[in-house]
Amino acid sequence: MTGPGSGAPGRPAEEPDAPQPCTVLHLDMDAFFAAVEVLDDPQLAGQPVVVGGSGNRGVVASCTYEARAFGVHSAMSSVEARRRCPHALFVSGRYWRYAEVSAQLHEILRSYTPVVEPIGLDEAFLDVSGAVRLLGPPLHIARRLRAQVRDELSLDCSVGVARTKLLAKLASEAAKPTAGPAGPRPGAGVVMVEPAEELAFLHPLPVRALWGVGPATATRLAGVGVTTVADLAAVPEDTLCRLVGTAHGRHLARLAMGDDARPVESERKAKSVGHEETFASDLHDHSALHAHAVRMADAVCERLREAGLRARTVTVKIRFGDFSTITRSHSLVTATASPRVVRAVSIALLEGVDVGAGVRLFGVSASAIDAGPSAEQLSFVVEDSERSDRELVQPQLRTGDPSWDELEAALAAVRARYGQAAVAPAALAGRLGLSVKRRGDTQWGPDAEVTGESGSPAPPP
DNA sequence: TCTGGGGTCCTGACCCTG
DNA sequence: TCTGCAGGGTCAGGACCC
Repeated sequence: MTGPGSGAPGRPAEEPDAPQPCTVLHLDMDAFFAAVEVLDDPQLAGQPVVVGGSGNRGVVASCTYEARAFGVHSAMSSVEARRRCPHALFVSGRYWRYAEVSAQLHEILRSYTPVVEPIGLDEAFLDVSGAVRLLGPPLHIARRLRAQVRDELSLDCSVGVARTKLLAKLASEAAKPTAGPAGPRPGAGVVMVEPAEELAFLHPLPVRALWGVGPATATRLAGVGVTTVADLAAVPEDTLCRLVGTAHGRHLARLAMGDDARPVESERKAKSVGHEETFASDLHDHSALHAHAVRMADAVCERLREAGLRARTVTVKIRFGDFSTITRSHSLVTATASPRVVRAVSIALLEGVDVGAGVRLFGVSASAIDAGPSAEQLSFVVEDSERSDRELVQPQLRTGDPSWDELEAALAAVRARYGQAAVAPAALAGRLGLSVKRRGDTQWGPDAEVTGESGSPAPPP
């Protein structure tokens, strides 16, 4: 393993007889959302800052290392974070701002190589095999990249360099700062795992470090005495498959040996688009949920249209007060991006569910995504399944009226010109100030003192 | 102290068809 | 005509990721 502090030079990654060069970089911003808040408000520097939903149902999205020293971490409930660090400064997340900085970051990354695979807003894999001749060995590229991100964005990041995505990701984690009771400690910044050292680096790690091992799999593995990657590597593959399923078992067996053939993919197509929201208090009647179904369906269709996509399957997700969660879905004969159709299907699916117990979260998503020209216009065959579409949505949907398509196109044009709030469905009128949902609204749960709707600070006009 | 939002992938049950 | 089987599609749910 090679870090900046080790003094060891980067191994020439392009030796002709090397098994496979270390050309995969994983860049991970350090405490990204919290760091952006500190950047925009320097008075927060050196303070325990927590970004996330401030309400009782909120979670921590990110926090500074000063807050981590008190045991606060992302995905922790805001209530617990406040208990562990009562003097922490809570900041509502600004999704639009993080997206803005993320765009600048990705511009820097693409100036090194076109093969960049974004993972969320603050992480990315890079394949620099094509940049080595021009920019030097991968370790050198990693150091230069980190310095440029700091110079241009005034933000810190950690970079891992390795032969595979798994090892590069684990290396970037090893390069990160840490926070203990004594306070934050800087990390190495850049760590490279050389091929000869892969298993020595990988095997002592807890099995939970592997991508694909979450709480459920870790518990199952612990049941047979597997707690480290080395333990996992010693388990026969068929035993693993019986334990966690065939596909997952095979995948884990390979990862445990450092074998990860997944390439860095710069172009990944969306397979589903959805919106969901946790309410500040549970909703018990269909009429209130209908309004949310309308705004979620509209938001989903807006995003489908922006991306030039259509979807065939509509799914509603309902989480009850006791946290039990159900989904109900319906596949249409033809793909659509029509808000009127997605609304109608969402409401019809919702109607089939008894919500008397109280609904904590509601969401609408669209999948089985299709790009290209309108599938609706291409379809002329009337089948049983098409009749089932009509039976499901007929009560909500006035079909066969071409003026609806014109109306929807006009509404989209008005929103594009004057903003999302310029026009909204009548179903939302007078409903607690509801508007069409935008991505990033209530991203980390409802904020405190908000009765049910969007709490995320709005972007500038 | 109750546990967000936006995704992907996998599995199993069930139904239909050949 | 009935039965068994395989394959594909749909639906629901679980697990995982950031």
